[in-house]
Amino acid sequence: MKLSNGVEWALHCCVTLGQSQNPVSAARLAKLHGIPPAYLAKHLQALSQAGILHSTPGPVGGYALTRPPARISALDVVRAIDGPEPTFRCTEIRKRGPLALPPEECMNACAVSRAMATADAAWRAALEGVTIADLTQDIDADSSGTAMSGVREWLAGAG
Amino acid sequence: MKLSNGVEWALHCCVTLGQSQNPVSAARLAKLHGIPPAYLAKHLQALSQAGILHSTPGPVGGYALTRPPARISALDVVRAIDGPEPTFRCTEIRKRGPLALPPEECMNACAVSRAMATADAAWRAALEGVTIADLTQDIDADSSGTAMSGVREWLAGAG
DNA sequence: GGAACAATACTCGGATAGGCCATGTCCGAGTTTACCCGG
DNA sequence: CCGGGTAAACTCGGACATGGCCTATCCGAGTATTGTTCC
Repeated sequence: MKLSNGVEWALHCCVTLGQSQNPVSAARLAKLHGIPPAYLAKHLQALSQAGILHSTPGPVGGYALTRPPARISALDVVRAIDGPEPTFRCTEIRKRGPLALPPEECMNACAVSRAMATADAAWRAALEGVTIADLTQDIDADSSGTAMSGVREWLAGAG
Repeated sequence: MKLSNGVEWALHCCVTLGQSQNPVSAARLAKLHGIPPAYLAKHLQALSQAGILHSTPGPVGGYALTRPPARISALDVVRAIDGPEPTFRCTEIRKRGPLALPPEECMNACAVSRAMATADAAWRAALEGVTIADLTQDIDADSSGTAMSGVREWLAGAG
């Protein structure tokens, strides 16, 4: 099980976009983070379709957050990039083989599926408790308050 | 992010093996669950290498649990099948781009990586809290106590 | 009858193809900007 | 000098190749059984 690394890019991009009042193009975001522009565009597209970002075309267009960073959770970003499907997909082993259960006894999920779903819920709850604003604050704290000001300065400049 | 469905098979097989005092071959486990025998063998091999199962060759050989079901957690099975790597792999975006941080400021993990690691820890903790014995009991409860006795009967028979 | 030996059948183990999704890239549709021309 | 029109440049959006991992499978190495043969 490996999480798409696009999630990491998307989270960093959301943190960056929270520092800008104007839209920022995919090309500039890619240059700032040192990642492939075309591929990042694909993920930003997904964030736009999920309603997290708002895209504006044109020369001064780009992407901007639709909500304040405090109202965007890491789970929102993960679901937008990686898809809403749960990590575990039950294939209903109960209904196969010589001891297959009849469908009327399979109304509720099997115990294995329930255990995996519980773990998945715990994972999602942890992600839901972290917002883009939290990440921004933590990153700033790690750099003694210089990281975000540097980002704002870079965004204001020509790049 | 999708979890290998081999995890589901491995969990069910561990529950089944907990009901048998004698080794059970991969072919019989596959037939009981209605899954491809050769592919299941690959996963059972992984469980054997992880120290969860003990394999005995020969005509009456097969796989058996190395520990009581109460001492085998779902996390052990997941790690054996899916690998020990965490779901999120930080690519150190901080060190890339025009605002790259110097390595001496990257001693601790970045905030994004920490948040994902926390969620991963929650997921693993939930899996670690569930044992094969718990799953066995839950499955039996779902079927009003008939599932495990049926499995034991089938294993005792010719199959 | 008992024991040793050889043949056998069954088991696991690793090495080997195929399919699907994530990765990486590209070009076209749409829009804002800037410039140029006319009044 | 000012307004309208046009051309251009820049943006996003979806469609198009490529690689790696999961899926699926096979055959060879090793061992307990079993039958046979000899003492």
